[in-house]
Amino acid sequence: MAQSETVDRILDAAEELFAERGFSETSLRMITSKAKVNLAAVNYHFGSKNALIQAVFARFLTPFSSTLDRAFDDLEARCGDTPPTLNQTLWVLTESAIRMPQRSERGLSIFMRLLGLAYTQSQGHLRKFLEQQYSNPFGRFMRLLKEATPQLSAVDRYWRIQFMLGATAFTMSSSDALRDILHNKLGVETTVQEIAARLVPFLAAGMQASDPLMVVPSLGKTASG
Amino acid sequence: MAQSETVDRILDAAEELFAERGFSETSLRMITSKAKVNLAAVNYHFGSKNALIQAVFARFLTPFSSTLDRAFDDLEARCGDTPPTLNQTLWVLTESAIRMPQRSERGLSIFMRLLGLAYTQSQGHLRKFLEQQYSNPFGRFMRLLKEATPQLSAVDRYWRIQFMLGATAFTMSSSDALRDILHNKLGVETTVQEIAARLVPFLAAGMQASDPLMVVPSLGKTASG
DNA sequence: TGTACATCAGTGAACGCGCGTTCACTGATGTAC
DNA sequence: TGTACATCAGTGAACGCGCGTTCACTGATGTAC
Repeated sequence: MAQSETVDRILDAAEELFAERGFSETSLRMITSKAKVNLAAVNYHFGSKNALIQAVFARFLTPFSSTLDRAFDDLEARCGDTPPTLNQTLWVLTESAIRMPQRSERGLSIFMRLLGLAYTQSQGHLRKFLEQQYSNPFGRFMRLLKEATPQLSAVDRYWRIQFMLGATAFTMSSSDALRDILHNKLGVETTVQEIAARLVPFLAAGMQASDPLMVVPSLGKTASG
Repeated sequence: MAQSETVDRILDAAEELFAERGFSETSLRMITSKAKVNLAAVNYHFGSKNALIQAVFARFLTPFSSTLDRAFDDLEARCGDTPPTLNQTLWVLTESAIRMPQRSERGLSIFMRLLGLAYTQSQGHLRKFLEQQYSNPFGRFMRLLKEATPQLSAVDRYWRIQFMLGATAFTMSSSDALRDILHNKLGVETTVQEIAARLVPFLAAGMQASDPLMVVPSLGKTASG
């Protein structure tokens, strides 16, 4: 029997619509009419809407996590005994994302936007699924970040990593809108690649800022370390 | 006639539920049963669910924008002819948020979370409403940022401001969850004030990073400026 | 080679449910004369 | 002071709608003997 084309059509339509509108704002009827398949086909092939959401993520995250794993292997091999620097680590991650073969021109935007939504929209099942499936490459990235910032305390590092994730997920999840605004304002065209290239130095500088805590004299609350 | 207590009860319940679950995931029935008022009271007092969402934002943003405006007045008066520095500007914003009188202990978290959601969830009507109502203090903040970073090109500044907003909105919108995780991991307690005090130096460093663009040798794409 | 059965992708129509909103109504309070 | 009316906050029940899911069914293809 020929591999079902319906499955791919559903995944393609769902991916685009989820990226555009979010998960709960996208109905199965929108997806199936965009994909030109029968409404019941989603439940037939995937079982439920939640399972479809997970399948959309799995389709791009599984190859990405392999690519990333190999890229980290390369990096550590190149570095020998000294741990990779923060810039190297961030850049390998960014480059792996940029270099992933994309189904369409907008593929990278969609990928980023979906990751941002996964982080942002409270889909409990999705969070659990991603933690189970992709804890390995994520944990490895965290380990590399730790080795690259030995000067930071665990608490400082924790918060700064959250700030990095926030800036990244947020910017990337609205990258289309932000590019449009910039185009209207200053007449400048921007690629997702360029946004990434601007983001990395921003993150690296923030991560390595010398003052982890701002002094709050008027509140008498914290001390600069 | 006594000022309706029902209105406040609805706003209180809606504020908490929106912050917990997002806008479209919170139904009027959840809100009215938490507030212990009749279902129809929301449409009676506010007209629609969207108008209720806007009223929740107006209740805390209107006093906040006055406070912020006065704080910027003070800052500019203190600085005389030289423009305020980046650190001063960021800190005045942060301090204004922290010092706002709160309806509850969790008030500041809720406030932050709602702002994050406003930015993140695609509620067209809300974006329009906020742009109309609060363009003034927002524009003033942007002007101060511009004067504090004369070394940046308009494009560089644009992207870095997005990165800042992203890190802030994102972290603050998940601040409760992130504090819980840190507590479980390292046994450390954290206040929202402390998160803000950590965020400001991170943002200031990123904003002032010397390299606006990362070199991408393998892609031959961009040049460092 | 022919026949009976199994498997599979896909379909059309309906299911029950929760949603935001509406409507006719009540009862208390204020106002005009 | 008494009466008729207007205004207002709030209510209970229902409305129509879109949602995810289910179910009985079709028709094509593969398999066993």
